[in-house]
Amino acid sequence: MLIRLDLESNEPIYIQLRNQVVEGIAKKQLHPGEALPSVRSLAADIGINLHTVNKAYQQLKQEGFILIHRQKGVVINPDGVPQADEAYMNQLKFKLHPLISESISRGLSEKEFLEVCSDIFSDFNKGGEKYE
Amino acid sequence: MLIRLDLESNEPIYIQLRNQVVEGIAKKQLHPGEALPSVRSLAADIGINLHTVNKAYQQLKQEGFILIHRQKGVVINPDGVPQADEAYMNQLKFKLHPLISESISRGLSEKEFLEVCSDIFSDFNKGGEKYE
Amino acid sequence: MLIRLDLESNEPIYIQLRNQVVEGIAKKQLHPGEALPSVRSLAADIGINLHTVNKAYQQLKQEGFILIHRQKGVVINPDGVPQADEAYMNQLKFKLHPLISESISRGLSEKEFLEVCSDIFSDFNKGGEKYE
Amino acid sequence: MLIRLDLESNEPIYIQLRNQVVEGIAKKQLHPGEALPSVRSLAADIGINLHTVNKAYQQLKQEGFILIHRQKGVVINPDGVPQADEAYMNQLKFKLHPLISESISRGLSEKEFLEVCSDIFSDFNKGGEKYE
DNA sequence: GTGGTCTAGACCACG
DNA sequence: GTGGTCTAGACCACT
Repeated sequence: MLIRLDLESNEPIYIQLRNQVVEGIAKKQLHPGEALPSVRSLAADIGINLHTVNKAYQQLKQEGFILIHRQKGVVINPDGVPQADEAYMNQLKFKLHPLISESISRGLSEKEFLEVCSDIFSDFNKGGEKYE
Repeated sequence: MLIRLDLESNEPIYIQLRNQVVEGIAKKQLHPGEALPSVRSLAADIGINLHTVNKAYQQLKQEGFILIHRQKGVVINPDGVPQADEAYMNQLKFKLHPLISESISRGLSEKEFLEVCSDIFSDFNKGGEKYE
Repeated sequence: MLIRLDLESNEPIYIQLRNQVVEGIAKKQLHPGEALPSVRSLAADIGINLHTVNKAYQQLKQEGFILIHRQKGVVINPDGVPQADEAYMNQLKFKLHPLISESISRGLSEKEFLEVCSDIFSDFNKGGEKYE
Repeated sequence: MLIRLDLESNEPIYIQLRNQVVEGIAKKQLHPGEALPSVRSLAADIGINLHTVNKAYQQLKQEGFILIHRQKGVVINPDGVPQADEAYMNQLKFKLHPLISESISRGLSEKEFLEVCSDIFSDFNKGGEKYE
């Protein structure tokens, strides 16, 4: 899977990396049980420090997306990703709130906003990046 | 207008403050031309550092939400808030992308996601918190 | 509060440190809302690296024992420590199991084992180290 | 005897294996003088590395639970397991201490804690798993 | 070769 | 001055 990072972004690298893995799962480029690169090799590949990769992996582990075997390395959780629960829904609303609030203040209608969301969903369903 | 801050959040206080002002505009609790408290008085009111309030105001000014006159004080932009342009739409998509990607990976359907958004829009339209 | 670490132990330093804080809470030497030393000062005090202290603090935060304010520093969770739930009880049993299994195989009776536990409880109730 | 290993646990496999043997002794599924599988066959049976089984056996030997004869193979110590001595009692207290300290901080009473222990003892006395 | 731990030192955002 | 992030390099346990 291709990993895209913006080293100049305010977004911490380990967060970007974490998001890329989640995105890979969402796009079905990464499947339950599938192995991920080792901390060291991924760090070397994308030219960042292994601790940064490790931090991303630790967070993904803590969130239930991946398992880390001490020796065998890292795999996507074979039992599938933890499904959205109430805690996640609250977190999601909390993150959406300021985005929607600013959109309204800038004159975007609900319809327009939902279309933007739908467009993004389409990107995932089409699996446009499946063959990278 | 009531300002709600969570001093224990990871979200920087100046960002929370900025978001609260934007939310006030979205809820029509703050109108174009309306005066905002001075940096000093607001800082005293909510018990935070002067610099923090200033940083929030500077960002709001830079984004075109407010005007800061050295003498006359701070007012909501009388010409109205800058409408969503292409740059904003891109930024919006950029912020929505990881939220949607995680939602998909957690098994949320597009329909469910859009409903969450609609629910949040409803909160704004009802103006439920207008009189706080 | 006095922190005792064995730098030669197999037990990782950050785990020992985490345990010492939990012990401080159990002994009521640390109270809800009370401030803990900053990462840097504690690291300097006990002569270890600040990242090691940080790792302990991060785990304590994740477990709900402490709050970490970006600027104000670290405090014991003012709302009190999260109470034992089912997950904790299972974890506790899981950790006790091998201890009890070995004790039985070494000929310790249940009564003797429970006495050992009671003795340790007494140490806490007497608050023997309250004035360190 | 059934060996249960969690290859995805943080607990090293050789420790888990060692604990399972001790548990077998505690449950009287393994008796003094009884033969254990050879390193090779056990490793093959449970599908783990030779070295790992060997490490577990070496530790059990060092602790006095088993004897390893180069030719005759591996047997549970015919003289019985070494009984709890002062060193063991200290080690036990040392391991119980953080468990009890966390339990107290989470609001568990001494009575509740001792009941958890008793429950685990019951599992052994009933020998519920003797025939697996 | 894998992840886990620890150290050392640097820069940044925040208040 | 606080924690957050990132880098670099080292040693260890496990398999």
